[in-house]
Amino acid sequence: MNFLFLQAFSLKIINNSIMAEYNFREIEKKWQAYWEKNQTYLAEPNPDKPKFYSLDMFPYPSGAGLHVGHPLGYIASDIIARFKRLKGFNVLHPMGYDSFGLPAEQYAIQTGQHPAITTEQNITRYTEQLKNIGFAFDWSKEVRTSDPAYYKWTQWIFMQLFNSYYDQEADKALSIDSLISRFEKEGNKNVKAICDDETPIFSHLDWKAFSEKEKQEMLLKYRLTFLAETTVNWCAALGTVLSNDEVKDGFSERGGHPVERKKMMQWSMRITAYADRLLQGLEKVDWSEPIKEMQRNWIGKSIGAEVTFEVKDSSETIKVFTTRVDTIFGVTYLALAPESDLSAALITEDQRASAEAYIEVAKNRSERERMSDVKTISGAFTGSYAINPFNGEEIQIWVADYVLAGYGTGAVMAVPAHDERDYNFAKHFGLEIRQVIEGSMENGSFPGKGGLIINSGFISNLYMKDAMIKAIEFLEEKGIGKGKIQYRMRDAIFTRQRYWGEPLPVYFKEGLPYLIEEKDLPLVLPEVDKYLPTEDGAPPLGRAKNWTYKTSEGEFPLEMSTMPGWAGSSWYFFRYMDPKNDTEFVDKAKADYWGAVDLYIGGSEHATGHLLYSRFWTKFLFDLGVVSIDEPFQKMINQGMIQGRSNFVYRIKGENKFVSLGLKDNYDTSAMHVDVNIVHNDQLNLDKFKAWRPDLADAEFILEDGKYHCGSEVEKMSKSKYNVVNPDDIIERYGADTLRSYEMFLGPLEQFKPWNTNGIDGVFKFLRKLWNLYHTPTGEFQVSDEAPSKAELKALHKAIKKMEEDMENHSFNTSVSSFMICVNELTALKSNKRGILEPLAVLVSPYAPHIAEELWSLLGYSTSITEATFPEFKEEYLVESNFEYPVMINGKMRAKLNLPLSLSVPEIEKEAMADETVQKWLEGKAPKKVIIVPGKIVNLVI
RNA sequence: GCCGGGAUGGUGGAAUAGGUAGACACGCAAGACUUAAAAUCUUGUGGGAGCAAUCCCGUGCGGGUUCGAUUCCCGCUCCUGGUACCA
Repeated sequence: MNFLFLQAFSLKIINNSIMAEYNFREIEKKWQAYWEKNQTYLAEPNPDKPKFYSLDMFPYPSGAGLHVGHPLGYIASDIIARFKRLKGFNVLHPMGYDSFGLPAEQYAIQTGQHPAITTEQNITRYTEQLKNIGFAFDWSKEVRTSDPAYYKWTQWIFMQLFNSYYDQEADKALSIDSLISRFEKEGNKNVKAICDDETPIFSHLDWKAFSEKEKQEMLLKYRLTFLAETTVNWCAALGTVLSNDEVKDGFSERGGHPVERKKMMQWSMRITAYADRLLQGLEKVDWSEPIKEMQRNWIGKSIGAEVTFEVKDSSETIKVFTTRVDTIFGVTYLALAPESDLSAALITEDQRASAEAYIEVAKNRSERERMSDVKTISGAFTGSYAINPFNGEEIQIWVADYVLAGYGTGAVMAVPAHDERDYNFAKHFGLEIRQVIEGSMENGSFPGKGGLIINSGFISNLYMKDAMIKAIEFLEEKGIGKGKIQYRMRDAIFTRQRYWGEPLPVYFKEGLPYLIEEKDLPLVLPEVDKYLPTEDGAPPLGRAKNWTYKTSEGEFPLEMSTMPGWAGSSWYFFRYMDPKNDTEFVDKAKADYWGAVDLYIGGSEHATGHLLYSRFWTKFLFDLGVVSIDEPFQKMINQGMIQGRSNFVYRIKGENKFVSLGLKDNYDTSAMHVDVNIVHNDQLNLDKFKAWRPDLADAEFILEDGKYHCGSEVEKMSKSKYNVVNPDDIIERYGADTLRSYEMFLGPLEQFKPWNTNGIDGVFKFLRKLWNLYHTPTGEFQVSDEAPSKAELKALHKAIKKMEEDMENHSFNTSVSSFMICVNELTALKSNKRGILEPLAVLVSPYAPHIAEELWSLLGYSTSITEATFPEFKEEYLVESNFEYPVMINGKMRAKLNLPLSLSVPEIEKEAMADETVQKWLEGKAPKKVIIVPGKIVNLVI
């Protein structure tokens, strides 16, 4: 009875204290509703204000829902968006969904449920989760790439690409119609345009004589999107194309079916036409140097020469690309890619058996495998010989899998003396190694970029650059080659043999592609009975009824492939500006107002994919004149991935007994993943553990100091490892403001880091302390109108200064620290002055918007804190008259001296020499050297 | 393989025009309050030696430059992102 009474009594106290304390649940719900009702974050063009476009990489809405890793970047961009708004900017901060993709399709294959339905469900869940975090998103701008109203314009952009070619004289994309009129007038002889390598020269008369089919075939060689044969990983058993990731040692990862490299007609995007502009554009944008470097390397511009080798006793010729034509007298063999048609053609009868067997094995190895495996050297002699045009020598032609078909011409001239891979190959097969650059061959091959050319006929005794110029002159004179710029980057394959993607607005007439009419957009994804390829290997759209296009000439089959995931994500940042426009992909005036994205935050894993494609499409849209910017993302930050942190319990083998981490070595145990959500600070909650799974209900424990300590490990966040942390759970326990601040407090945004909640209590305590500054110990709101003291102003302005610097450098973690310091100092000062607490609320509002809104309204404001102005930093409050000089002796700190900052160097030296500790170290001698940096340090060398 | 990134106390991290290594926070320990626990508050906390003053060691490893290096240079090790059909 006594006990019951006590419990009732303490409950009452708790209730009272809840009334008084920081009630984040109520506050957050209240302000989220307020923002939604008042459309606080609605952004429309306003010529009176400077604009700021803060963008996140939109998520793919997966079935697993949002985990704590997703919001990391969103929180950072939200903080910047809110900060910029306080600084007077008109801020566009939208969110949407990249909702086409493979996981939804895979799920549809397994369950038969339409991907649109699961995608819709996932989006609903994502939106709910995002709203709980209190982002300043303008939800009226939401886009979804799988929405026909959206992909209508993805298809429209595809059509513009089909109707364009890249003119090298204008250095931009031009309409294909203007190319046709040039062909009609003068043929293609003087047309300088990016086109297929094998494009023949024709006159205007030839053009007129071409059939409709021939004309279309010719134009396809120029269009910016075109059909071409490309090599893919084909899995016949699954009836589908696989990515390199899905292929392991020649077999599909899923099912273990054999995979072959197969040539297939696919749509491609002529991104290589933009290679140089993509390279130059990097100079204009404010991105981190490593990301730029990755793009530069991806584009991989190399300057060199193309050389044609004749084949002995054959009409075939072999074109090679080399960056080192100066070493051409050192060529001792040619090497061809296994999948090259030439390889097969050049095999002689006596080499047939061995060479063909080699090709069969080699060409089915994935490119990734072939590139990473440098230890196994393999190849086969074709039996044929090529003739070096520089010296007439006969050299062997080999097939080697270190040569990739996709780069250059798929053939290399091998110079073993000056290239490592060629050297290893020649050594292995006993081929000649001929040195043509002065230097020592002691350590094998050497590139010899600075050395003198030797043993090289007419280019001997020259240095690299001059030798190259002379060699290229020779090639061009003889018509057997030319100087050439080669890019490592390949044209981007644009079709996928999948269901859940945008249909291509293309139909086929006599085997040639034609665009459907613009008025028929969007070409809506048809219904199918199954999301699998057809029995005869056609893509899933082959299952659709009436997948045809009707014109006045009849009914024609539509393209059955769909677009890749990157299609919709390559232009979504424009659509946010004007998401409901159904006459244009974006209104030009709106696009001009918002311009480029001012800050783009997303993972560095997109460095070469999405970011390159988006830049490509933006440049193309710029060429069309429909937008005025040619670089979409002015500034970018790449946030690091949040990794999972798994917890383990240790079960004694054969028993239902678990041993705490420190004692596990005394028993024969096996580690078992345990749900991280029932572990706090690496301590297992025993009751929750027993309730976790039925088989654990009667589990027993061997504890340390009455506690069960869990082991931990950093792994990828995944369901099967029970280390997925859902932001909803964190919000339920601590609130969104704590989640937001904690994610930032965790470490530098760019850094990869494992998620753990071990420090979250500290951030929660900080918010409660902040709240308490505005309240009496009994929980009544109370601020004083007294003028703030010097110490209070100093505490505040230190934080203002730090916040401003941190926003500039994107050091979000240190801002939280500086807020903590500020609140700790103000708490110690028992400060409750309005002159401090008002600016403080504004200061923290980008990080913790809900509590800031609540405090702001308690302070008497009837408008949102987002309407406030960021407090102005005043240096005068931080000015110090003294500095505590560290005195270092031989590089080690030995003493401290508090001296006025006004002292000159000799005066500081005098003070330092007079110091007792310094005297002790000097032992009466004079220092050898004295270094004094005013305001920083005193260093004596003895 | 190639192209990027990273490594600092028991833990997350702070500090780079080269100038006091370990801010802030977690954890831990001791104390206060409490019948008790939780919560809260106070103090301490890189490692080692010492009663202490103090000294030695210390930013992944091995070298170098410098009065002074977490920071710059050279050579490694390990972890990690991308590598073209995951998004």
